[in-house]
Amino acid sequence: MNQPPTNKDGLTEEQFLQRYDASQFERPSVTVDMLIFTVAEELEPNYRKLSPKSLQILLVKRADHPYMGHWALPGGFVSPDESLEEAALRELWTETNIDNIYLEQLYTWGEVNRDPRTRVISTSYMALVDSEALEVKAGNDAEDAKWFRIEDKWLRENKMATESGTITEKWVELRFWNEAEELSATIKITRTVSGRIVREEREIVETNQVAFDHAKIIQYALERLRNKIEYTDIAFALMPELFTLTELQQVYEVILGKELLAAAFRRKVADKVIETNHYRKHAGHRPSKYYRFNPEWT
Amino acid sequence: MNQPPTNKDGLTEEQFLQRYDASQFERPSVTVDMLIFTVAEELEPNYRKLSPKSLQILLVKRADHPYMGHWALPGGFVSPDESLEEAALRELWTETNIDNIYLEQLYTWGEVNRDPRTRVISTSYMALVDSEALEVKAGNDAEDAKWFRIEDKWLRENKMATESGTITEKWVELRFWNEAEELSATIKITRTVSGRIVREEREIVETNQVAFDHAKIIQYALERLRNKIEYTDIAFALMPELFTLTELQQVYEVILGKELLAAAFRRKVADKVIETNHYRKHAGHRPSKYYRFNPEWT
DNA sequence: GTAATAGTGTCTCTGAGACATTATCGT
DNA sequence: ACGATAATGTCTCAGAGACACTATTAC
Repeated sequence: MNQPPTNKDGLTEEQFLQRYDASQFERPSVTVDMLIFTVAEELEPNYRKLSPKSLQILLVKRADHPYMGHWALPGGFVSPDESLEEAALRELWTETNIDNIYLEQLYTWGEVNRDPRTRVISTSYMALVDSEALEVKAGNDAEDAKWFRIEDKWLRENKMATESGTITEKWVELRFWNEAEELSATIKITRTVSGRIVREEREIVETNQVAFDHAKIIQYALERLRNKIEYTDIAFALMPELFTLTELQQVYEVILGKELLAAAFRRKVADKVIETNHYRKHAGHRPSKYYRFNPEWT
Repeated sequence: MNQPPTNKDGLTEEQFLQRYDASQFERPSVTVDMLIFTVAEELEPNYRKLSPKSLQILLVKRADHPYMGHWALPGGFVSPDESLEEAALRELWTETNIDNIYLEQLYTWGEVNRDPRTRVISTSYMALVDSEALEVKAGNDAEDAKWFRIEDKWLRENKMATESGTITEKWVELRFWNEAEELSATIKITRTVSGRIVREEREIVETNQVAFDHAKIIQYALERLRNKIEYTDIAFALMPELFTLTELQQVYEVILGKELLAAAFRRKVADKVIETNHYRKHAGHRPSKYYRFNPEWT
């Protein structure tokens, strides 16, 4: 006869699981925070000029304590019957009425006193929304959700020697604004090189109408977005189905925060896109060809 | 007089926090899992030849249900008064008696049924340990922790068309072994390209003596390690204080799973290292210069 | 014609891959 | 002398930056 194996208490796996008491350990709350980015066109009165673009992020105004009246990342508690990613998709849907979008897990924030209510561990997800789908939103006026233009600014840097390496502190200012509001925050990024080990840490120095530690999360996301746009194809998640190469280049430029040379840029993306026969016309200058993403691109 | 703002229930922030009942929502358990890697030398009887190296990972044998007798990643519950990173450092210390090491958050795994006991959300951290510090370990024989050589093998790939893109499935086999044990697992990685959106998913097809979904986590870590070694300096975290360029190259080779050309490799790392005046001698061939990491390298 | 953007051609510089060549030990 | 690894030199090729140049439209 084949007996199932038992543990030190003489229990089989089935018995063990039946008696398992999950409430014996104190447990934290778990939430997801959504970083929903898009690139939108600004108004340009001169019909012959191109409209400049801006990077935008969706924030919601907090209706209750804590940080009442401040702006926060959309998000909420993870319920027991959904995975983290399902919770993120649910939040995305209720905030923007958009699904089937680029979604990527960013980081999990686990400091003890992030939230004054109770211990909250929060996993942040970055979503990229294309500028045309953006119009779709507007259904959820129950909550006060608004798009903010976002920009960061290098403030200053400070490098010190230690016994075994160096410490570099960098201050970065974030600004968020739209027609009605203007928020800001200052983040200090500390990079410690000690022997062969490099460690990086972020700290909020000052935060102006931005709730919790969310400014820190946004700064981190911005950095990740900048890195990833260089070596992956996430930029296309911000584009509509058809786009011109100049529009694509504008998206790169607004994320990287610097101008690119058209010739080199076109060479770089050449085999990631497919030419179409359509042109953007009536613009007062040479019409530009529309392209689409090339999914075959390895 | 300046009254503090109150919410819709007429409560100030202080009153709100006093009455906040954290137990109103059902909460998951949160754990950290540690992926502790090192690169160790294999035995080479011929004194004139270089010893080959192998990538190794630390696993612990489970003493209780579930997965009793299987091997798992070291880790444990996050207690209410410690941050995620503190929990990771604590686990690292109790498993290896090593601190001040490269530590990086990898990913948070949030599937609903990862653990048969209860809902468990787990944040995995990758730690890189240098091969000399490795000797330090051996204190913690309470638990059965062992180093395993690790290798992965590409098995097969399957690409299909869908209405809006493609699905690529890739099967990878992981093998873990040491003098006493041999474990294995097969992971299926599904890459879905749909429009401009690319998504990637991992699934365990088969797992042989590897507990929970840990084979999937390890496969993910291996991929991340391979990527990061190309564009960051994490390789140095695996090196002792002084090393030869050939040793450094061996570490790259064993992680990338391919041979590199010495000339190009030396050029690439040239400004990340500092020459010393010491040589490795008595090796039956031209002595090699020792180098150290250059922390000034930007 | 003019203002504006679209798109191409080409030079240079840099860095990686390939491979050959020289250097230096211990026995 | 031999076997082994250490270290450098150099050719080629691919890709990025720089910049000049041509093309095409709406008014």
